[in-house]
Amino acid sequence: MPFTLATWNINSVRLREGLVARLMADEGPDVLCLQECKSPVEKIPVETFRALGYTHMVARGQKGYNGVAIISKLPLEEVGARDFASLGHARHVAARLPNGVVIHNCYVPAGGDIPDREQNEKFGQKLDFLTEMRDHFFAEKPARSILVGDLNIAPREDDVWSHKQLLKIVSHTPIEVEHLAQAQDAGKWVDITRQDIPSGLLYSWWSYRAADWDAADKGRRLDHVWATPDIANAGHGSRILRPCRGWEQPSDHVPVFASFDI
DNA sequence: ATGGTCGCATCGCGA
Repeated sequence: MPFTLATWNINSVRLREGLVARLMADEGPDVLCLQECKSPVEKIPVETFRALGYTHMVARGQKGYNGVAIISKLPLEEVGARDFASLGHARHVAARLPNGVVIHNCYVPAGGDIPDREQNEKFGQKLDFLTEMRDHFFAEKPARSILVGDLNIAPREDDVWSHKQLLKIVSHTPIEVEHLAQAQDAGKWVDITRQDIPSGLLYSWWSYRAADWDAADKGRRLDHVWATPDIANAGHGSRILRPCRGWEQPSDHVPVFASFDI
């Protein structure tokens, strides 16, 4: 059962219901994982998605902040949701496809502006979230699994517009990159986007604050698709849909796609 | 070095 999957930090699923519908109609991934839905689950506009063939959803929500949803043309069996770092936030949910593949949809805390847990509690929460992800995937080794989401870290030098200028900027500091690597190693997760596109600059996010995001092109690759080694070789066709950043009233993130021939 | 823009629980906070 080959399938295509996308991950997208939508920054309010209700405000951008039309953009989600456009992506569904234009690209039609079998599974769409959203982060920052900023909505209680019961207020997600599922009827719009259902009309486009997306008849299944597994989600966690809160009013105003966070929120993750797996929306699918294929049946989903809810696997559960974790509260890494015990923040009480809706930042993870997992579901199983009919072929047995488990999809983890994650929204790692952004971590505030100061990369020091003594001065900035949110930075500590980000590191703790990643540590608990590591411990969880070490204790329960994932198999036939995919992990996607806004991980809020751009790990590689070619995942940011300027490695040197971002070394002390939250999302690209060495300590965050190390914490992400440990979470990745614990589950033996393979970075599918970089398996498909091994070199060159790749961004999935551009700040709203740039006067001209396209011309300045000061992007970062914060959104990721990982898979366990037993299915990683089935992954292919990764794409990052940069044009979505230019849509009217866009999210600051764009969708990241991958396909799996399983 | 600073400030810049979004979304919403909207005049403050998180991103």
